[in-house]
Amino acid sequence: MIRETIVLVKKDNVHAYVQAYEYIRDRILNGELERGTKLVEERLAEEIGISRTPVRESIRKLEQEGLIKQKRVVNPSDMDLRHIFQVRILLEGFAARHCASFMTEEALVKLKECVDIGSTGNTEEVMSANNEFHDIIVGATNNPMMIDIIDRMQSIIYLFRKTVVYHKRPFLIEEHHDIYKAILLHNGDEAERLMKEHLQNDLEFCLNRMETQQ
Amino acid sequence: MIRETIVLVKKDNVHAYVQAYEYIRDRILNGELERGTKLVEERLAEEIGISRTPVRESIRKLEQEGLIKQKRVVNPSDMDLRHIFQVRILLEGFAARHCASFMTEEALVKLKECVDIGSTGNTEEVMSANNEFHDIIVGATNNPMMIDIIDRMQSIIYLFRKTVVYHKRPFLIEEHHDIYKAILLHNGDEAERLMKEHLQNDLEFCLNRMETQQ
DNA sequence: TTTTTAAAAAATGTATACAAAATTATAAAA
DNA sequence: TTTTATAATTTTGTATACATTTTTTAAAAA
Repeated sequence: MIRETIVLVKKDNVHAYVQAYEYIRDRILNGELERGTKLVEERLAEEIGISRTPVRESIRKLEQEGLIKQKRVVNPSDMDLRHIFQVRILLEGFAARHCASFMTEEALVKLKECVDIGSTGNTEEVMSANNEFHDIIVGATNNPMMIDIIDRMQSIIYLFRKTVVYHKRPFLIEEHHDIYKAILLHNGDEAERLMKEHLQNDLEFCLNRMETQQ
Repeated sequence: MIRETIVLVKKDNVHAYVQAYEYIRDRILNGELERGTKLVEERLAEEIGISRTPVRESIRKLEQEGLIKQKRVVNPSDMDLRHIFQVRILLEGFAARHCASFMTEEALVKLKECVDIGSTGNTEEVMSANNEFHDIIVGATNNPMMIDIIDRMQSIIYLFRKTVVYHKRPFLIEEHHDIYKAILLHNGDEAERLMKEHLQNDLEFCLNRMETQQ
């Protein structure tokens, strides 16, 4: 009861630029703002009900993060995706190896849960569990720099996933399961190898679907 | 003559937020703004001779890039440096391996030049050549994402280098030479291994010097 | 003395205004 | 018709004003 009130008050007090940031980010990620769309400060300001100043600020932030480029929603090419994955494979490969040696018990349990939801959950749940699988592994490095870099890349990758019926990608759950198992058995070499292979498959699936669709 | 005029005109027309960005960045990197210093928008605006609006924008950009944190010049800890290097070692290790297979002839020549300046140049030249050595290798990946990430990290690392008499680090030139040689001989494994070792040494040198100084 | 409290000052977040630049629409020429 | 030139419109970059929040300072209480 009290908590609810606090939350509501807080929500009102949230800085306009945070509102703007979240509003624009959401609309980009859920596809309402299509790739290539020009973002006009004044129109967005009106839509959100604030002035241009905080809208500007949030656009600049999203520009830094890579979701906006030259006032337009990014429209990454095949090549961009390849480049992103080249980095991702290096970092997440390392993360998986790291997990095989240093992962906590709780994290391992959560990881297992994510794998299981892969076969028991509905589309929504599976999607979310799959993302969490990677987040847990990356998070276990306890390296904020690494976490931040991957987070940023993931939101760009998400733009591709949308257009792609990603949850239907074959073998995805099996691959997650194998990675989990290698980590469980403290087999770092194998965990890294499997993660890299897994992400390579992801990339290829995305690229293929793009060709088919566009 | 004509060119000079154009440059001057251009310089005048440069957006205020670019001026602000460069001004603040320079002052952070050359140490005039010490680590931990609070950045006050109005004071900077006055100093540069513009209004707060573009100053704000540039501060936000630098915040995204990691040189400013919560309105203060970053003051990275030992741990931060370790985390940065953990990522750097992965990416530059890969870059070195990549170079062993795919580097152009010109790039190789330039790389050799950098190594040579290491023994013939003055302090200034050596410092700059050492930085270029890494830039060339990373640049050869042709992966803008990777280049961007490393660039960003390097400016934070630079904050440490300043306080440290970096050009005197033992074996640095020799290590660069060995990496160059491995690349020249198309020995990817060795290039990667040596690069990782080299960066690890860099990290440890920085950490040691920090302890001594502070 | 150290700790609290109240007042003053400084700094930030946001709105608004306006000139310069970029874009779009319209009319004239090829 | 297409192309070019001009005018109208939109959009951006910057300055400025002001209310709210944060920080600092000074005074009072413990």
